Amino acid sequence: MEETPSCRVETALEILTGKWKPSILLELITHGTLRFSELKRNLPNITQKMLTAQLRELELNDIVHREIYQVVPPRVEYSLTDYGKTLIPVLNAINAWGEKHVEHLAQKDMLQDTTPTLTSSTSDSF
Amino acid sequence: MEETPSCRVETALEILTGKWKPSILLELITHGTLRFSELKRNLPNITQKMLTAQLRELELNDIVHREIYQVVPPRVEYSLTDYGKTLIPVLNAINAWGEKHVEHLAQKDMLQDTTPTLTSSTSDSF
DNA sequence: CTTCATGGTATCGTTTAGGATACTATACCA
DNA sequence: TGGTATAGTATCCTAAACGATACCATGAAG
Repeated sequence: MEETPSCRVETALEILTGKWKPSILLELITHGTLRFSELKRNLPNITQKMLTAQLRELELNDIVHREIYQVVPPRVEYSLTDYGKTLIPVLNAINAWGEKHVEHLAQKDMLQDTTPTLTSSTSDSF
Repeated sequence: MEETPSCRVETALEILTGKWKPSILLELITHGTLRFSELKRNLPNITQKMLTAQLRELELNDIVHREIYQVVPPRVEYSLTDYGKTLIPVLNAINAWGEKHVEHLAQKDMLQDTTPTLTSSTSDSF
């Protein structure tokens, strides 16, 4: 028996969370289409197992499209679906807040300890 | 040694994720100020340990304010900080996408299986 | 006949998140 | 003297996420 969620924030966060999903999405947003091996190369610390698993989850949620070419050695390409692209503005909003948050914490810390801080400039993309 | 994150999406998601954080934030957004015991009452399945832990994390990130009254029995009130309130539009964006996602998956499923679906109406709040 | 590249799966171990339960301090009230 | 309420801690345990490593199928190139 599942609980009725009080809102859909959890629903959306389920899709975004996972140690590698934001990075994978960022790759696909900035590069458009990538082979499995290209994704793996660009995400140096991910294991094959995790990459496969996270891509499968994103595929299940209709966020990414998986295109298989019947050749040897295999060629499999991943890209955002049109629906997946509706996530981009949401990710931008999250990213923008994240940038502000880094600044905010830096300012707060400056008031009470000696850790040197850098000011980062906000931008609209990530 | 930590990795340099490719963007600030992870930074922001760290604050929002955790099994109870969205619910806690929703409570504080809709009720303003709540005592520990009121939060616990409104979140029927949370354990005291988890409620304390999540509130502490939110407090560390300057999202919630903890006000202690030196009385017996103790009275501790939680509320969003002004800075914490800057999360509200972000949460609204996430929630709105989540609502669309529920609809989207329902439509996708209708095309291929027999599970009955409900149409949910989108709204601006959560 | 062997080697290579690709895109995986299978199995196992570790690490982290979360949960159950018991315990605490304090002062008031009966 | 003992019970009550509040806001916690402390301890232990389970389950889920994540990681390391080994294995697999295919067909072309050498």
